[in-house]
Amino acid sequence: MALIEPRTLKGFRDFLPAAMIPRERLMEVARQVYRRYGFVPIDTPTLELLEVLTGKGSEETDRQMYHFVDNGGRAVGMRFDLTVPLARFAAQHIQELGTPFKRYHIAPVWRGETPQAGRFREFVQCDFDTIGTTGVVSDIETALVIHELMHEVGVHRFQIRINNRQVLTGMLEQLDLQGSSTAVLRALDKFDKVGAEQVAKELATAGLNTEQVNQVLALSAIRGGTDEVLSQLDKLLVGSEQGQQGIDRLRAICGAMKAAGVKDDFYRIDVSIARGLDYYTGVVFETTLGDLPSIGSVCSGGRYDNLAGLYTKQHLPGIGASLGLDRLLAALEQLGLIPKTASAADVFIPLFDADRINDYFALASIVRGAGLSAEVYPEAKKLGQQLKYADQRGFKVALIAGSQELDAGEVQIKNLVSKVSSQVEWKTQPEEFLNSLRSMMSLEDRIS
RNA sequence: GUGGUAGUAGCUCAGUUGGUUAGAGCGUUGGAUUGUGGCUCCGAAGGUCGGGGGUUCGAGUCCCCUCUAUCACCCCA
Repeated sequence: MALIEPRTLKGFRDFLPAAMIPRERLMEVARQVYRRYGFVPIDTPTLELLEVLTGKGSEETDRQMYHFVDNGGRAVGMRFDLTVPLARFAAQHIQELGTPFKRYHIAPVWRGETPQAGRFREFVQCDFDTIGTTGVVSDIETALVIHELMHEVGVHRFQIRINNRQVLTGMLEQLDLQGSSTAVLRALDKFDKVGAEQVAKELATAGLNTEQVNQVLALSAIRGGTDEVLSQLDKLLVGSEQGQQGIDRLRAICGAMKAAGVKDDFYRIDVSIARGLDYYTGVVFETTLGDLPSIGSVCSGGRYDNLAGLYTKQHLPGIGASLGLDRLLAALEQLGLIPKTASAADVFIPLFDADRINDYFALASIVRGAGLSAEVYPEAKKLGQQLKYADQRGFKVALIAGSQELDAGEVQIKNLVSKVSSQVEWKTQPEEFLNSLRSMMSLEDRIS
């Protein structure tokens, strides 16, 4: 019989332990940060009725969505992000939940786009959102959570780029350009990449007159520290109510971040950030890595005025952002920041003497009872081979005991990195044994 | 979806103007070594040369298609 070639779909991946361990660690970090700020977990189905998912992001998102007809003839879609399912969820349950409602949601999403470095067809997002309030406090909190997330994850060179859609719409209104907003925003977004000249050309083809083009270019040319950018925006948007509101909010956010002790290097106002997703109406965020900007944004989001408007008459404004777990992981890997741990356990117990299995399990359960993790090797192979296995998996210590030690109620605790070992009693003195084990584990993990 | 580049062992790669049984290092595995691992030495396994078709006496090598990866456009985590 012909064998089926084992392979995964384009853009879909397997995760080996060495990849999965840091992945789980990242999810745990995100969870802790979210909870620290009072966000609570939810989950929603992978599949939704297609009508719930389509037309909520943009045409592009609809095009990239996986969808099919199920066996009951229903048009079904796989979620494209976690925000649209949240909108449906909120419309359905907000009465029991009450507002403001702060939730986090860590789950995979699917997009049928061309895979590239840091871009996959199946990837995990770690979303957090606050809905039911328009207060600036939530905007500030969102920025602070992003800042804290990045540090906790172990990235200390990054920049949160902040903008406000209101500033952009204010400008569009002033120039009487509401009609060509997408073209203008897209051109603006490209400013850094293609330069002023190219942007001007593009704007001209989009039907803008010279005056309008110059105004847009003036906006995108704004650079500098937050105070500087804000005062330049002030001048540019005199007389625009929308624009002034947007500026005030940016000012409040930056002021609060400063007060919260966030250093300037970690955030900046960037008027070129527009964000493609159509539902954003206020503040928007993008976070890029200082050491790998090319991989794109690893954490972005923004404020939306009426998230659930398609599902309920209740007005539900909100703000949130999403940490791109898989993209961040791909970046960390490229930067060599992923430690190579292939073991989940701390303590290795070689099966030295096959006749003493019960002793090994007794030993292991003492270790586990103390909250440490222990693995008993499944076969009575040669000790050297067992230790090699332990070494390759990154175990910190081994508990070695043959019949002689076991008869005496003793065990040898060996630090596998430093090779230091000591013989202690474990049967009669479990507490002392555990103390020695802990001190042996905390020895410096360095090879001299 | 459109275009550029690439694909040889699990990994990193070599392979002459097309020429006979396709190689190396690392890794895996067995041994040297019946109670102590990272070194050393010896042995072994592992390849439809991404897949399909074509040109040729002969294709890993040239041509076409396709799949996958990667880059750019687009969009985005």
